[in-house]
Amino acid sequence: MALAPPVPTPAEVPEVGPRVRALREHMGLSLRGLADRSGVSAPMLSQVERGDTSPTLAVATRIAAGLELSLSQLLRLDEGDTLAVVRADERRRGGAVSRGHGYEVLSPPLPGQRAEVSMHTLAAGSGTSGPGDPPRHEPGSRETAVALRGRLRLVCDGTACDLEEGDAVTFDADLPHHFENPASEGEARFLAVVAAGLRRS
Amino acid sequence: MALAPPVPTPAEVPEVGPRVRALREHMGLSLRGLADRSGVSAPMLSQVERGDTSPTLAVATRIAAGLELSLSQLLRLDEGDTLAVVRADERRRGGAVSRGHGYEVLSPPLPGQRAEVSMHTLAAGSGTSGPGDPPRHEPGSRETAVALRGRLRLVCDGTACDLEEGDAVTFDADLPHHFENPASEGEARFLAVVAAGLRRS
DNA sequence: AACATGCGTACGTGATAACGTACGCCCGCC
DNA sequence: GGCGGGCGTACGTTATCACGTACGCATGTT
Repeated sequence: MALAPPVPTPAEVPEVGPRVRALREHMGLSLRGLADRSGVSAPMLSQVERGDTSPTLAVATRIAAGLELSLSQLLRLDEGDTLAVVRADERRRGGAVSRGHGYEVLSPPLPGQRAEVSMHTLAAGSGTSGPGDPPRHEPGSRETAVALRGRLRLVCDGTACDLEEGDAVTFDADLPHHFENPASEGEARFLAVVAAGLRRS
Repeated sequence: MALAPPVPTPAEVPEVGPRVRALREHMGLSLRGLADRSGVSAPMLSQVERGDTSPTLAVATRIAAGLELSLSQLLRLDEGDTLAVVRADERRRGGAVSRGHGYEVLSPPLPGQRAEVSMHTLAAGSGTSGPGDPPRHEPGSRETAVALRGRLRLVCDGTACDLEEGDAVTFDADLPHHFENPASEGEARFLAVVAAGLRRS
C-alpha cells in the first residue's frame, strides 16, 4: 500500500551520479582507473554515474575513497546560482550580541549557500559572547577564522588558543566557543568562515 | 596533482547502524514508527541498525528523511580533528601561477574540510592567471572573495565586476574566472573562500 | 590499411538488499 | 490467568545491486 507517510520528509534521493562523473573526470581518471582505486567495478561505476542504480553505502564509501573524499563530502549536494556582490556599505550588520562586538555578513543570503563569511570587530577586552550564551553553530559545521588586525584569543570547548595577526584557525563550530580580544587597548578584527552541511526545516 | 598510488585509500565503511538506532530512540520512535515515516520496512531498519546489511543510498536517504535529517547529516561521521591552527609563518605558500600573484592557504589540509580559505596578493596590473589557464574549481563549488586592500576586479564567465576595499562577492567557482588588480600602482589583497558542492551541469 | 590500445556501455550470473509475513517476548489490563 | 497490543527479530520471496566478460567505438601505432 503506497500510503502517504504520516509526518515524513519528502525523501529526495540524491543524484550523486553526475557528481561522481565530474569528480572522476576532474581527476583525469577513467572508469577502470577509478575502479582500480576504489575496488568498485567499472560497469558499476558507470551505472552509478548514470543513475541506473543506487549504490550501497559500502560501495558509495569505496567510490568516495577512490576519489579521495569522505562519503559525506561526496554526498554534499544542493543548488546555487550566479553571482552576488555585497557592497561594503550595504552589508547586513549583525545584531550587537555583546558589547564591544560588531560583525557584518559578507556572503549573500542566498539559498544553497554553503559557507557564511563574516567580518568581526572586537573592542579591547571584549568577546563575541558571554559564557551564558554559547553561539555554537549547526551540528557538523566547521569554522575558519583569520586574524586580520590585533591579537585574538579563541576559546573552543574550554581550551584557549591565541592568534597573532595573520594567523588562521579551523575548528568544529558545533562546539561551544567564543573569541576574545585580550589586549588592553586597540581593536581586533577577524574574518570568520562557517561552512555547514545541509539544513532541513 | 600527483596521482601516485593505485590503491590509495583503505575505504572504511561507516557504521551508521548505532547512529540510526540512537537517533530513532532519541525521537521516541519504534521501528514501525520510523518505518511509517521513512517508507522503509521495519525489518530493514532493524538490519541496518545492527549492521547486518549496508543500505542503498536511496534507502539511507529515506531513513535520514524519517529522522528529519539530510543524508549528509546522518552520515556525518567525520572523525573530529576539532581544531587546527595555521600560523602566519608556516603557511603553505601557493605556487606562483602567474607573475605578480601570490597566495597562501589558510585552512588546514585536513580531510573533511568543506571550505578552503586562502589569502591572495596581486601586484599592480597583474591577475590571478592568464586566460589560457582558467583556474576553475571543482564543479559545483562556490567562491566568496573579500577585498581587503586596494581595488580588485573579478572577471567571471566573461563579465567584469569591480570591487572596492571591503566589498565581497560570491559566485560559482566552476565557471572560468580570474581576479585582476586594475590599479597602476599599489598592491591588492583579498581573501578567497572556496566551498565545494554540487551543481547540475 | 590493419592492428593494437583504451574508452564507456550492454549482457548474463551470483550475491544480497528490501520487502511482507509471522514468531517469541514483555507489558498493561479487563 | 488469559488477552490484546506493542516491541524487536527470524523467515522466505522478490527485486536489484554488483561482478566478470564481451561488444562497439573512437584513438594512435608499424
